[in-house]
Amino acid sequence: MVRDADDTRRRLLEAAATEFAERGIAGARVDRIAAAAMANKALIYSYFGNKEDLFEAVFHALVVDTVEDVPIDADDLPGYAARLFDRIQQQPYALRLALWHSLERGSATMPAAVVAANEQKVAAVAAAQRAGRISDRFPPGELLALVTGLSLLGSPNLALTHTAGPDGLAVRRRTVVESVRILTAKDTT
Amino acid sequence: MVRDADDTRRRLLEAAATEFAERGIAGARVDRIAAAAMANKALIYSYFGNKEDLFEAVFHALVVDTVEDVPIDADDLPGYAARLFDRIQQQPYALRLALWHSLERGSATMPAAVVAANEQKVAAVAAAQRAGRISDRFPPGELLALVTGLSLLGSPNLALTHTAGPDGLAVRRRTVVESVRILTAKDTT
DNA sequence: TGCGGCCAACTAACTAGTTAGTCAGTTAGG
DNA sequence: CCTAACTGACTAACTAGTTAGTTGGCCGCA
Repeated sequence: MVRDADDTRRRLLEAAATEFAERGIAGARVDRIAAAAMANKALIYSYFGNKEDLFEAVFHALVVDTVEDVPIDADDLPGYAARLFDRIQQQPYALRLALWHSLERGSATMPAAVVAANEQKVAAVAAAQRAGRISDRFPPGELLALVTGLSLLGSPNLALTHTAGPDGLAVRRRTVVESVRILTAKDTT
Repeated sequence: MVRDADDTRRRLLEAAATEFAERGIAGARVDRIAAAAMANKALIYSYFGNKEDLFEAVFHALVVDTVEDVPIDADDLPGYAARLFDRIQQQPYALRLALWHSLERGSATMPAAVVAANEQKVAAVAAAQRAGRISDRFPPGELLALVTGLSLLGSPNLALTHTAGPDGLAVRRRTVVESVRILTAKDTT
């Protein structure tokens, strides 16, 4: 058996991501994570501190990466919404972790990186509005919240009216992108 | 000590609603529910079966009531969105329970009453579209999903960009209602 | 009015299994 | 041979669910 602390850490994080995404903090089992990572449970405590710290590490790795990896293009918000929509489909764990986080930890403790990424996006939207390239009907933070919120509508993890039928997802995607287009388009009523 | 089984059931349901809304199924503690209801734990099992059944009872009582108590007015979807928005602010437990439900139980098992209420709302939207009173730019189910989804944007329980400042909530409410107005208005581009 | 007994409502204490976290010791590799 | 990586076995606390037994109120009856 080769010994590689970095690889063990990585396996633990990966196993923890699956476990936490599926069951949340309270529902996750440390023993299950260790078993899935083919590592000893004590290593979790040695590398990450405790269960909650492990969750934070996983949350940071997945959610912060997602937020930072989908850059905004304030001149093409429908395209941004589409990319976010697709990312959520491809990596559903990030949204689930974010939901668990907000339910189990309260909404007060967002990582600084997420806050910073958001502020940068608000600034980008504000700049595009000032330049007259997109609608200034809404304040920039509100417009961003609309786009972000609409992009979540494809996720099966929100208790909303869920998409139906074989091409329900494609329909939903079109709905979201078109909505963003309408809401961000200049003029009209 | 007066004995009133109906009242005991009611107290247990109320305590369970608080506990489940705050901590979810896995995080909820049966002993805590019994203590908060000032009842014996065994009564929970006698009246509701087990912890999961108790959650279902609570979920049904709160979520189904919410869905049924906010009737749709397909001719005034901005008003409907406003009422839903306000309801979620006033009774945040219903949304939290719905989120816990979708995370912990999977999205497959929605109560028949919720599905029925939703179908009725889709039908109402479709009728208003056929009558030409609202935009038919989106399929009726999609339009309803948009309105519902946007109405959730005031909740602090969604990991989204949260409202900021003292009057952030009022701003958000205006954003949501105005968005729905734009998306449901006839013609334009 | 008073009484006895019946039963639903309720309770304290328990069980069996689980769980996060610890620790003394072992092992591989440089 | 030294140290970081790792392990198995442990514990103390917790947890859902059960059970045998108790109690209060109500109803028929005198």
